[in-house]
Order: sequence, then C-alpha cells, then structure tokens
Amino acid sequence: MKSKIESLLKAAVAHLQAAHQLPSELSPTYQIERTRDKQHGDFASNLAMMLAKPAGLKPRDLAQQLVNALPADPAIQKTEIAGPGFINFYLQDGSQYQIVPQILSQGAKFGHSKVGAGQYIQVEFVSANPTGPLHVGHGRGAAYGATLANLLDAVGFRVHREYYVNDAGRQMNILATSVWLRYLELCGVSFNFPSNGYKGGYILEISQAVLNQAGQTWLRSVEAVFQDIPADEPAGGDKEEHIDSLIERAKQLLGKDGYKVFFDAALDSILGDIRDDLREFGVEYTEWFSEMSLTDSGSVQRAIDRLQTNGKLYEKDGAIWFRSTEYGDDKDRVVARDNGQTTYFASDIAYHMNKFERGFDRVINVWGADHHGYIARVKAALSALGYDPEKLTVLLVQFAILYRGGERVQMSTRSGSFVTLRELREEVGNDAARFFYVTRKSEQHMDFDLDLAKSQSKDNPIYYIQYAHARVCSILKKAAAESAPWDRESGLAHLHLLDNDYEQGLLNQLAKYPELLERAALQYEPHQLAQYLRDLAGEFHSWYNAHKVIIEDANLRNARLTLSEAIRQVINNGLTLLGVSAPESM
RNA sequence: GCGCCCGUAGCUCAGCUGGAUAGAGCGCACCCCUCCUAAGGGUGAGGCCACAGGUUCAAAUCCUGUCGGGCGCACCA
Repeated sequence: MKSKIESLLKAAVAHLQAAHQLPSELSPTYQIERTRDKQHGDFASNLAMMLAKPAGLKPRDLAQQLVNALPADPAIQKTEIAGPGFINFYLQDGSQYQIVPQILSQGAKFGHSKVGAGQYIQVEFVSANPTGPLHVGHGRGAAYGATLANLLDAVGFRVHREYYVNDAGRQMNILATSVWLRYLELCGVSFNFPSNGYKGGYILEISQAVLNQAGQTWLRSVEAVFQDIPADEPAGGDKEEHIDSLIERAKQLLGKDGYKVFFDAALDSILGDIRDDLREFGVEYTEWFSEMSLTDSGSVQRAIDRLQTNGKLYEKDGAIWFRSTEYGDDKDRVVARDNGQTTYFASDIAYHMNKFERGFDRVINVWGADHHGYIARVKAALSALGYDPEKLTVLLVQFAILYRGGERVQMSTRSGSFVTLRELREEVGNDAARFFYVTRKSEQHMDFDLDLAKSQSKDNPIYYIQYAHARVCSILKKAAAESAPWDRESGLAHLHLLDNDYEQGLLNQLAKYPELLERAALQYEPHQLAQYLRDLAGEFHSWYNAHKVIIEDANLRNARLTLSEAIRQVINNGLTLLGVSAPESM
C-alpha cells in the first residue's frame, strides 16, 4: 500500500514538474507513514512540507496542488490536507480486509519480501575463542546474530552465516599447555599451576580424556618440565614469560605430534561443545571458518605482502607496523612482532581480505561492545587493501547483566564465576533466552531478569505471546469440537462483519507486518519484531476478552475464526524468525 | 586525557531512520470468570524526553557544549 501511494505521489510531482510548477531537478525522498490516529486517515505523507521550500510555496498550498495532480485510484477513497501540510490518505472501505486472505494464502511466507534483491550478505557472529564454554555475553551475540540473519533471509538477501574460529595464536597454545599440565597432575606430578593458565573444570575433563586414551605416554618429570623456566608472578616473576616458556617447553618435550595431541584434544572438545551449545540454542551456521587455515594457505602473508606493495607498512623497533593512522585510526598497529610472529590483527586483516575475495556484497560483523576499538583499524586495513570499507558494517552488542531475586549476578572471568550460556538455557529455557536477548536494542545495555524469564504469567512477554498463539489453536479446536468447525470460505466471505474497534485495530496491525519485517531487517534491529509481536498479542488478548469468537451467528463466527487464524499465522511467522517455538497448547 | 555507546514514567524499555495530544510492560490503587485456557482483560494515578544552546515550517529524534553511567585505548587474543 505504501508503495502504491508513493507511485501516486511521484506521478503528481512529475505532473507538476511538467507544468513547471515545481523545479525539475527535485529528488525528494518519499515518506509515507501509517497514521497513529484514525482521525488522520490511514496513511499520511509530509511531502508538501519537504518540498515547500524548493518550490517556493506555502506547504498547504503545495499540498493542495499535489492533491489536485494526484491520479485517481480505486483503493483511495479520499485525501485531505491537514495540520501544517500533511496529505492524509483514506483508504476505500473494505480494503483493510484484504490482508486476511493474503496471510492465509501466503502462510509461512507471509511478510517475506524481495527488497534484499538476492544480494549476497555475510553475517559473522559469536566467533568466541574456543578456549572455554560460551557464556551469557556470547549468548546475546548468538541470539542477535541468528535473528538478524533470519530477518535478512526473509526480506530477500542471500545470507551466509559464519563463525570465525580463533584456532591459532597464543591463547590456543596456553590452552593446550594447560591441558597438558593438568594431565601431568593427573599422572601424580605435583607443581604450582601457572597463574596465567586456564583453570576451568572443563580443562581437567579434557586432560582426563587424553589420559584415558593415551595413558602416560606424555608424562614427563617435574624437573624436565620446569628446569630453567622463569618464575611465575606469585613467585616474583612475570606470568606472561612464565607461560610462554612453558609452551615452548611443552612443544620441545612432546614433539610436534605429542603437542598436537593436547592441542587437538582441547580444540575438538571445546569447539564441539560450542557447536552443540549453539545448535541446541537454535543457531545454525553456513560455515565455521578456521583462523589456522588463513596461516596454512598463506593468506596472512599474502595480506601483509599486499599492504607492503601498497606502501602501507614500515619497520620500527624490530616490528612491522601498519599505517592505520592514514585512515583515521588513533595509532599505527603492529602486524608482525619483533620475534617474527604475526599478530592477531594480521590474521584479522587476512580474514577480512578473504571475506571480500569471496565476493559478498555486504559483510556484517557482530561484535561484543568491548571490541569497538578494533573497528577503525579493520576498516583502515580494508581501505589500504583497496576495498570499500563501507561494505563492512560492524554491529556492537552490549553485555547483558543478569538479575536473580532482584540481585545482580556477579560475574568475572578471572574468578571463573561467569554464567555459561548452557546454564542460562537450562535455567530459563531456550525460548525465553532467545526472546529476552533480542527484546532490547543491541547497543543498549540490558538487564536480564532471570526470574521474569522463568515466570509463567503475563508479566513474561514470551509466555504472553506464546499464549496468544496457543489460545487461537485452542479456539479452533474448541470450535471443531462444538460441531461449528472453522469454515474458511464463509469466513473470507464475511470479513466485512469484523467492524468493531478491536477487529479494525487487529487488521491494521496485521497489515503492518511486512513493512515491519523489512524495516527491522534493513535497520538490523530484531527488537522491532519482538516489540511488534508483543503488541499484536496484546491486541488479540483484549479482543478475546471483549468478544466471543465461538458464537451462534455462523457468518460472524467464521469471520472471527478467520481473523484468529490470520493472527496465529503472523505470530507463528514472527516467532519462527526469532527462533522461538509457537506451541499449540500450553 | 582521547575515542565509541547510552541518559525517555518509581523500575525495565519502545518511540517507525525530523512530523500532528510522548507509548508499553512491571510496580502501585481499584475492578472483571454460571462465558472459547484468568498463563487473560479493564479503569486510574504517574513525564520540563539529563541540562544548555543551535539547525528546521516542525526536534525525544539532527549538530555543538556541559553533567552523569558503561566500555575501549598492547609487539594480548
């Protein structure tokens, strides 16, 4: 409907331009919105106010000219000029009912569109280091990224969902070494565990698994392990030097194959756990992209060479630096350390180069808000490589703060007392977790009330929406049981009987759904869909309480059953995009 | 100190990419099931949209500054 009105207005503008009443070089943006108040008709446009100045006319006078030039259309009953110069459109009586047969015939596809025009878009999200289980912070990124990808899919983009696996680099070495050290402890060796090592309980489980499988093959004496290793921090040394030396010692004592046993055991176990966790959370990926593959395939070196060729690198203090300040970054960044090791940032450059080489029309990164400082350097790298940094959008997700019993749940990575995503899912359920995570704007700090997410009452928006869905199912069942089953044809033929304010409001709300989806997708704001569903469920519950559906009058009954089914379909479609189930009974 | 995000009802948050009287839920005070699931509905109170300037026919929305909160500023990942 909006696009129809837009084309009418365009025609009017063109007509006035042809008559030289408007300058010909105008390229206005056509804003047509649904009115909030029925007194202002069904749709309104502010076009006359926007064009008043360039046209040299008073807004209301221009509005009058536009209205005069507007082609007649059967769907428009009348237009009015109101307020400072709004053009209000009143739809032909009866047109509001058209949405119902549309919903019924399109079913699960209702609301989908083609605005994405098949553009190839990558959404990279979560990408947590495989050094431990996902925690509740990652959960928000997962829910947000997955829902965003679903939305983009629904409006016609070709979506590639990707998880970047940081399986290379120092943290992985610390992890592998930690597993080996725990293994040594299980073999009865006694020593002080490095303060910078990974201490979570899951490490011990991996060590135990290696022990079960390989026996004491990789047991080395405490003397061999710790001889000439610089002191750890509690002993007055440097914890970084300490752990780095232990990593080297592990590689040396275990050999390439032995070290790989621990490295792979750690990676496979933790990454496997992350995959299971996300799958159970309803999050699926097109691709799990390995950082190691970038090094192995020479992409990292290739990216560095390309920057070198473009004159964007220089050497200082033995390290190789990238001139990111040329592109607005705060300072230049190191891509290769003085010990020859390439940095994490170098991998990141190669990864983003790879993304662009794969030919995505658009690339979206969903990052934790604590990474915002990296945006400038990554975009700088893209520019320096000769790509358009505008094609990359980085969306930041703020952390969620958990509350239980009105108290903030304390979390800290250092003490290991963080709440895992799995614990959250087990406590509140997948549906509530998925929904709660996306009810707020992603860049908004969020309070996650665990008690509310668990409560089974109208206070809990997810139950409230699911209950609306179940209620419709229940009505349809009840109607069939009372030998007054829903007659779809009769219902569609008598939609005009739906004339009270509740029903009119519901029809209007349903008609908004396709526009809502499009906006939520293009603005990358899944929370709009969550809000919408809450509103739709609310209007449905009010109607349900005010008017009975299963009544004697067969025509009105069927019309109401038809409207109910349309509501159910839209709620189902929306919940599906959110990754939330739509139960038939509760 | 510099950069990014955020300040809307007592609380948690929307506010349709600048529009016509600022919305919802919770909480609070009342009310509604011989009636399709009360896991629901209704009524009421509650706001100088942090503050000060500016742009505009029009600002919660855009710009500048101030104050307040969060997060970043490694040859770590």
